[in-house]
Formats: sequence, structure tokens, C-alpha cells
Amino acid sequence: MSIGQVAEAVGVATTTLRYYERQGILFPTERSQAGYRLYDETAVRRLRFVRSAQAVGFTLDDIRSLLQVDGESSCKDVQRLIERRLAEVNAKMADLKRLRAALVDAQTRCRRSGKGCPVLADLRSGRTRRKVR
Amino acid sequence: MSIGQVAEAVGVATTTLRYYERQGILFPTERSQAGYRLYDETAVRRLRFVRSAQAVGFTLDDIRSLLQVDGESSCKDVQRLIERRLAEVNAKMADLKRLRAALVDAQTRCRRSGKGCPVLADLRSGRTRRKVR
DNA sequence: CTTGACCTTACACCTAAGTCTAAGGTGTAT
DNA sequence: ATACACCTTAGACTTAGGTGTAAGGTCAAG
Repeated sequence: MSIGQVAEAVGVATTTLRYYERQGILFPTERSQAGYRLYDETAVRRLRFVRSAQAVGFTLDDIRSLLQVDGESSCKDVQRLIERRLAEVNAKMADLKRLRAALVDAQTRCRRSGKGCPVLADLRSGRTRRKVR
Repeated sequence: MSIGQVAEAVGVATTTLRYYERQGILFPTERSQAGYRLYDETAVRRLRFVRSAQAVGFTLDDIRSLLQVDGESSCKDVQRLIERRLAEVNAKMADLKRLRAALVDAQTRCRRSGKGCPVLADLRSGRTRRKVR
């Protein structure tokens, strides 16, 4: 398969495939006599793997290690990555919850106020919500 | 206050303060005769506000609009802005929830498996969870 | 045999939120 | 008066994940 066919099959730009190659993530199995990259079916699967992993928030760095692990090691490395990512997600959600509470609070006070803006007043007086992280 | 004092007070690099100035987010109230930036207390409050907002994922662009409202606009604008932020925050949280569910699921299956990695197997076979974001 | 779609390379550019560097001016403590 | 910490500017660099451009080679169809 040519680079364009693989790209088409997975829904990715050909430039992205070349980029992945530079990043050590996906290589063509061979080159045509004209120098064209030639891929086989496993490239498509591998590429889909990359995109799925990205969709779940893994970086290309993470994915490179995942792909290196792929084949021999137990789940240990994968679990470590998941754990780390999960901690990040949880922290972010806690942050967002706090922010949302603050916004809802501001909204409520804003609606109740007859004149003047309590939120602006707060902001000006520096009464900001507690510093996060 | 000098740039260094403000930076120290808020726990930010002086270079960051100059960067914020270039970005139209925080300006010194005046300059010393030598050209040194001079800030007052409101700068510290404003800066803390910026850092809090950043900590929960607002971009400097977002923050600039928030701060612009601060100066002159009416409560209506603030409410509109709050509404928009709230929608963004809720969307972000929904994304994160979906992401977390996928991660937890992967983790669970990972832990249950005796040998081989079900996550890698899944991803390799292209059986991905629904795409997030 | 030329047009158009596709491929190659190398290199520059993009966003975001800064950080680093060079080359120089200022303020103060000893 | 000199060492040292601090300040100034402009401009280049950083990370991540690519995108865009220039200049050219290849392949199939008409």
C-alpha cells in the first residue's frame, strides 16, 4: 500500500504518516524502486492503535513506549501509563468542579443583584477564589 | 513595587510578567525614571486572578476578555461571559468523565488479566472506545 | 507526450505559554 | 568604586503535534 492508501484507510494525512515515521512510531515495510513508501496491513492496524491511544489522551511519546512494549512484556507498563493519566484526569476534574462552583456562585449573585455587579466588585477587590494547584 | 517584588509576591517569573504585558493582560501603572516597571497592589490581585483562572484551564485569551469586562462593562456582559464559561466547563467535564471511564475500564481489565495485555490486544485489533473530544 | 494525481525531500511555520540569551543600564552595600 | 543583584530591550528558542511550501520525481490516462 502507498502512503496515500494507508492515510486514506485510517483517515489521516500523508504528512502525518511521514511525521510519525520521523517520530519513530510507524515505518514503511519497504520502498518502491522509485523511493515511494510501501506499507502492509499491519501498518494500518498499528496506525489505528496510535489514533485510539491518542484519543484517550496518550502522547506520542507514551505511544512509542506502548508500541515498543507491544509483544512481550506484561501489562505493567500499560498500567503505569494508565495510572498516571488517570491521576491527571482526576486532578483536572477536581479543578473544574471547583471552578464550576465558583462560576455558579457568581451567576447566582449576579442574578440577585439589583444594581452594580457583585462579581466585578469582587474581582476588583481581589477577593478571588482560592488558588488552585 | 518593582517587577521582581510583584513576581516574588505571586510566585511567578519576572519574564512571565513582561510576557503578560506583551499579551495585553497586565501593565505596570508607571515607569521609574530609569524605565523600570512599577506596579501597585491591584497588579498583585489581578495577577493572582490570572493564575487562578489559568490553573483551571482558561487560556490567556479567555482571561484577557474576563479582565476587559472587569474594567468597564456592565453586569450583563459578565453574566454572558459566565454563562459561556460555564458551558465550556461543563463540556470539558463531560469529556473528562468519558475519558476517565475509558481509563478505569482499561485498568480493571488490565488487572484482571493473568497474562498478555487485554488493552494492547484491544487497541491492536482496533476495537476502540468511542472517540473523545 | 503531456496533464494531473501522487510521491519525494528539506525546511519553515503554526499555537500556547512561556524561557533563554545577549548586550547593556541601575541601585546599593561595602 | 566596584561588586553584585536587579532592571531594560529585542529576538530566538522550547514542546507537541503536526501543517505548509518549494522544488522536484513518478505513474497512469488520454
